[in-house]
Amino acid sequence: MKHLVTFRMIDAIARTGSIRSAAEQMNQTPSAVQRRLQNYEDELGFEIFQRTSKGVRLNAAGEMAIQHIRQTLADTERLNSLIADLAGLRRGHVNIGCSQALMPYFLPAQIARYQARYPEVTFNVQVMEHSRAAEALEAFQVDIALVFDEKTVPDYEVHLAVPQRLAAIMASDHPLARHKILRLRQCYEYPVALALRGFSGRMLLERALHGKTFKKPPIVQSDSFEFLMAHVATTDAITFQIQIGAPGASQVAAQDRGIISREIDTRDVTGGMLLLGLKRSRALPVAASRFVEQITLSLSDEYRPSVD
Amino acid sequence: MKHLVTFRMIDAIARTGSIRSAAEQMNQTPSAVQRRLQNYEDELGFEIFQRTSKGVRLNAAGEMAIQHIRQTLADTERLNSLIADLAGLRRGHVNIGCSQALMPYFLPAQIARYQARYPEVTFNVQVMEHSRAAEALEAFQVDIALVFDEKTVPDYEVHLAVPQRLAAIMASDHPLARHKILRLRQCYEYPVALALRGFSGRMLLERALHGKTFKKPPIVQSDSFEFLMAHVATTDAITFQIQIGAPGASQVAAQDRGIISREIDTRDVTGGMLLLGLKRSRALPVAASRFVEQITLSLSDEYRPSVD
DNA sequence: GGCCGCGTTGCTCAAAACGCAACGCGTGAT
DNA sequence: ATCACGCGTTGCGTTTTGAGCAACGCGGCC
Repeated sequence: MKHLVTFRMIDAIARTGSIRSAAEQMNQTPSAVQRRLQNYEDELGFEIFQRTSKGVRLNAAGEMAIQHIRQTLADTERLNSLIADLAGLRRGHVNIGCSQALMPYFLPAQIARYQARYPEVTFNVQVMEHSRAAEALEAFQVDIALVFDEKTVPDYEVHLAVPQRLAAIMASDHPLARHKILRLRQCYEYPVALALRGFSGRMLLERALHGKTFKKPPIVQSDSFEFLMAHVATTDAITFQIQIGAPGASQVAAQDRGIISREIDTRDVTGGMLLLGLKRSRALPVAASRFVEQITLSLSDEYRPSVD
Repeated sequence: MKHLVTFRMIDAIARTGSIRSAAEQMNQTPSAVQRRLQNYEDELGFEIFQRTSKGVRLNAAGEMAIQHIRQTLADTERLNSLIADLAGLRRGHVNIGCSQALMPYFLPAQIARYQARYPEVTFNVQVMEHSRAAEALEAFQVDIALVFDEKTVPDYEVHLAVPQRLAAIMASDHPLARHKILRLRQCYEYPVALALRGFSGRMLLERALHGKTFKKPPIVQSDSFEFLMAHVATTDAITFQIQIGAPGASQVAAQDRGIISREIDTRDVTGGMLLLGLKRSRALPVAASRFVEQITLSLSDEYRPSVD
């Protein structure tokens, strides 16, 4: 469709905040982009962007327009997916915004399983925290959000919420490894390595530690779980992670070089909720819709029984 | 928007069932229309229409595509109305599909009232019965449906349902005119003039007459209420009409040349429901939305108290 | 079998979109 | 204070896209 390139350009302008950068992104000259924008504004009868010295910014009318534009783009994609599906071939693309905890095990496993059936479907997975995911849903940047709940009411549709326990992660030969379930106090007899504030596991932990006397500062902090895992593998330190992101969580229990995970007693940590969020009253493309079905089933089967 | 003319063309093709007639309707040559259609089909990767010897017909993919196309057209109109509203001036257009009973008094009064405030808003009012109205809602041909319920479940969103009594209409000097409320049996002591089957008042009446011994065939039948009114004005015959369509129903009680209406006792006629229907999960343009608000208020204030 | 109306296609020309280069104008660093 | 940089914008020549016209092929229908 011809007008869709105009829409894509305007979307790019809104995202990047300037005409020139949008032009670059679309492999076009600034003048072409500027012309299309101007034409659209003329047809609409209103300026969509406020021109500033360092770029452009959406004005009030623009906020409404960009909503319509993104809606139209998403609807178009959905139509394509519907028709492709009708023709028997399942192709398409799924954009996912999710918490970091799903990256090492859960999502790779789910996507691998899905692509085994439908190799033509491509994925884009981006880690983002709660509020960013809500924005991304609203702006049609992602189709699906997989995040952990905070104590704010989400302004998207919660399609599924599964409880999640906290797990301690330590070296395989760690003294505590012989227990199946650990108390928090036991873990704190060893050095603790923590993710930065803002990570869901850390948040859950801090909620649990509130008022506890054995609370102590972490021996290392990092925004890289990669690093934390490597650290606990070679020391007697312990780190924490949401159940679904801990080694051995998914059926893919591979590549765990020297670390294991043990669940924390629910008396210590009241579990958080893993939320599957969708944009309200948005019709998803076929591929995304089916992927939601798959992980809904997986989460129900696999994790709900483990709640005690 | 440029691509919208393609969409409007395809919509016209789907409605008229042929490329040539769509071209005529859009004041273009068949080849131009055919080209646009072909381009769209190429971009989509699928043929939308099945070519027959006497025109074209939507195929399976086409049904999905036309849905998206009409949705997009409606959304575009809505964006325009939103932006116009933001700029302070309320303009726009409202398409209404409704029962005949609303034509003489209710709708003219409501529209006049609305246009007194917003003269820039134009209206298109079309009489249609229940199932046709449902189709029109679905195909974005009308924004609002105002119809009387039948015993089928409507597949649109019922935004409002107000009970409606039946009224007898007769000459001002008719012997029965001195009563305030009439029994059905009283009316049937005089000749009755009826609308054709399919009109809501007639349906309501037939439901009430079921099994009644005094039932008798109408002395005249017509599809024109204009004619029926004139007939009862000059004879002692009686005709029936839904309350809201009877003279004196709305605040505009004018131009009633020699006829009056009297309500039928609710023991005889269980009232029908006047339904205000909208397309499910469709966002209306501003003008239509505000008009819905107005008549919702009017119907609630004016008619709901009259239920006994 | 001829006729009519349908969708479709080559061709020509007008209109729209594009790329290039240049301009005016703020901001921020020098 | 000045200069340079990056921004949106515009004039112009070129290229691509779209429209109209006429004609063709094809299927029903009298």
